[in-house]
Amino acid sequence: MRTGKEPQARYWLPGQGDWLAAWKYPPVARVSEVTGIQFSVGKSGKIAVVALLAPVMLDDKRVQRVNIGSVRRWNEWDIAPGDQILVSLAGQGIPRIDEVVWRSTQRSKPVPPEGRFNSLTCFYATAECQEQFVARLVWLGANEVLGLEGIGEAGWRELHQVYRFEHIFSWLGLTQEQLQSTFGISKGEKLWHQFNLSRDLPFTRWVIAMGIPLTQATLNASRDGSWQQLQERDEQSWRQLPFMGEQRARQVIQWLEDREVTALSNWLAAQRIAGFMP
DNA sequence: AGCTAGGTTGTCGCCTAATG
DNA sequence: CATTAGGCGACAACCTAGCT
Repeated sequence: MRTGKEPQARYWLPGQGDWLAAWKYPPVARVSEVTGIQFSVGKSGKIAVVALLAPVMLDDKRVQRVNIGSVRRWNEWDIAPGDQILVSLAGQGIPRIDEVVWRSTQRSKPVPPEGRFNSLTCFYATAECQEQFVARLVWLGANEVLGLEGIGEAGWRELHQVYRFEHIFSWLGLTQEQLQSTFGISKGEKLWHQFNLSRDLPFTRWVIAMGIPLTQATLNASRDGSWQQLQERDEQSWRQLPFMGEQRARQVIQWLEDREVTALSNWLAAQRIAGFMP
């Protein structure tokens, strides 16, 4: 619920913008029409729902989309294109839905993607996996993971489209020439350099890049420096680490046994990445 | 109850591409 | 060749779900 400091009446102004502009203070919340609903699949397979809005100014910020959350939450809100919703800025300017002001009469909601994705899917590229696969690439390139500077979502999409990656580490096999022909001489060379630097990163970074379901603290505490060490742990051994409960332990073990995951591990071994070679 | 990870948003600055 | 426009990546802040 809203922390309603302002009188409700302020939201229900006829004529909208003009009247509000005359108000002594800039409006903290405004009504906008939902123009569409967008679904996205993240690296863990979670589906996020976003409402696309007719642009409105909120405290000098131009707002044209707002996060709804999970599919469950979206169902609770019951929002469809054509509806009018009240939006405000949370804290330093993240848009937030306050309430549905008005629901369209003829409503048709788009169908969300099936919830068949999870943290064990889409290490390998398939047509259905496109979204999660790209999300994995974007994430593994981030600073805290492999620190691949200069490439983001658009870049990964481009590379994947041109060279048809088999799995999330296929980019390691690209040549300098290939990168330069896609991104230009200068940027291509920089990227090639970044890719090569990543090869020398410590084992931990690469395990994180693979998406191992452990918290940072747990991984640090384990002090495991090789794939073999990870595999030698049994459930009891995992449970002894901080932040490890029954579920988490099960998850890691399942992850370590996963066919695609072990295939990736072997592939990294062939690439002579630290900690993966037997 | 508390914490972490993962997900989202708009803005800013850099680099590339295009135009005169 | 210089200048402008646009796209992309990086960033900080916030929210929720899930697990301990």
